[in-house]
Amino acid sequence: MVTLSEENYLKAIYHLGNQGRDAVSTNAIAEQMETKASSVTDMIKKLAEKNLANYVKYQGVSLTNAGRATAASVIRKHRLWEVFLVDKLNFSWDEVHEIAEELEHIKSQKLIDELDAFLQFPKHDPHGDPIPDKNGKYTTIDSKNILEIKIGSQGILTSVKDSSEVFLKYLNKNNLALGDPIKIIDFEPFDDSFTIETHTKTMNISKHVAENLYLRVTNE
Amino acid sequence: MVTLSEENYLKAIYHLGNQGRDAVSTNAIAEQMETKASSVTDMIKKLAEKNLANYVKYQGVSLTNAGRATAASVIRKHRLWEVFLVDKLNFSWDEVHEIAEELEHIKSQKLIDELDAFLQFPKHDPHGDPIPDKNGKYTTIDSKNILEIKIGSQGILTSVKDSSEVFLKYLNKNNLALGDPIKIIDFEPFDDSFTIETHTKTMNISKHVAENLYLRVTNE
DNA sequence: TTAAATATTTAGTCATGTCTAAAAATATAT
DNA sequence: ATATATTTTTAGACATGACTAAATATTTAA
Repeated sequence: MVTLSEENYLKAIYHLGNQGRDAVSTNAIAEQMETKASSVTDMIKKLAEKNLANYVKYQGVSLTNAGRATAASVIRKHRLWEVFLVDKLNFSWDEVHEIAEELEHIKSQKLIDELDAFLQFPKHDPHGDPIPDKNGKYTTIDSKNILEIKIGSQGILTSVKDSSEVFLKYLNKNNLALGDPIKIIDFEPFDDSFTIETHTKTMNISKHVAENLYLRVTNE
Repeated sequence: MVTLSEENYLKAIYHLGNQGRDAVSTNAIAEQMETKASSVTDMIKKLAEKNLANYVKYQGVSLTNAGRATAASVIRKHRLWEVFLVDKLNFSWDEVHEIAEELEHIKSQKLIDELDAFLQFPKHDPHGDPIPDKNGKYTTIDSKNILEIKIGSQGILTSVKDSSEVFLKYLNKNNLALGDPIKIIDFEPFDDSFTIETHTKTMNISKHVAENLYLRVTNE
């Protein structure tokens, strides 16, 4: 039996280290989970004890196949619930993360299978992130961070890295949504900012914003 | 902040004592929650401390207005989720109780309001139990337990007291569902059993079954 | 109206998951 | 290469919610 807290740690390790395959440091987990390193060490030991994680003292932690499967299942649930909230219950994309953090821990295979069917087997959540299938597999869209894209290129906004309310509200305010076309006009080395052209205007975005936007490039 | 465990105790007290208005004994709560009396005493003190319950040592416990409101809210959520599972996700009425026990603790006012609207403001859950409105109010159907109904009367099955899987499967097996007409044919004093007529057959039911069936009498 | 039975509470313990402070290991810089 | 800084672990503590066993109230029965 995997506890709620264990599920959250598995998720963090999964996200931090290439789906849990790479070793992740204690501090990185502590920061991600907003907890203390000592608490992380305690929990890592429990996960290793249950064969959900590989742990060598002072060497970081990675996930076993079982741990990876559990993490993928929790992420699958999280993203399906997000789709439900937006598509069926009129939530906007900036309101769903917190609630999905709770819903993702509900335990029932049938529930999640039926929900998946009810939503017509969505492939992506409202933030553009892929929804793992029952086996934890998912197809990634070939998309790139704005930092990696050549000036002058165009693309479609396919996903955002940060799903926090504050960031999504910033995008709302600037009329930016998934699926929108974006053109990279210029880069300013002084402050690492970009000028981009959206369907409504030309605007300047900070590096911090740029690294959270992923585009499928349509026109290099 | 009300914890998950506190919510479960509030629900138990609500159900046991006339919506929490009457004092309920420590042992009664312990039995309902399948826990020990000493654990109940501990929790009751916490509830009283938070002004959710009125507690006098050795005299049992009742709910304050705040406690009653919290309990009604949890019950509202439980029953709405049950409707969702049956109406939208193809669950049968005997499968939903356990999952709703988890879903009822998800905290979001907007979630439950939107769910209510999405389900078109249902008044009863799949077991015929009334769904409290946002203020905790609900209208009770004028229905009676089979034990209270005169021999020869007829009625419509409006709700069941026990929502356990084993009981509901028994009803399924005997082709009994909410809304079905039932006629009370006979009572057998030797074992307190009843003979009833359903839309498919004449059958004998034990006292234990009879006391879990509620009818709206149509024909005395 | 006492004695016995039952119900309830208290005291002390345990598991989970967290924390702080201190110790130990590893990494970095001179 | 060794001193310093950083990271990680350990040790000991705490809150929550549960338990057992013993003590105390209350109820019931003789």
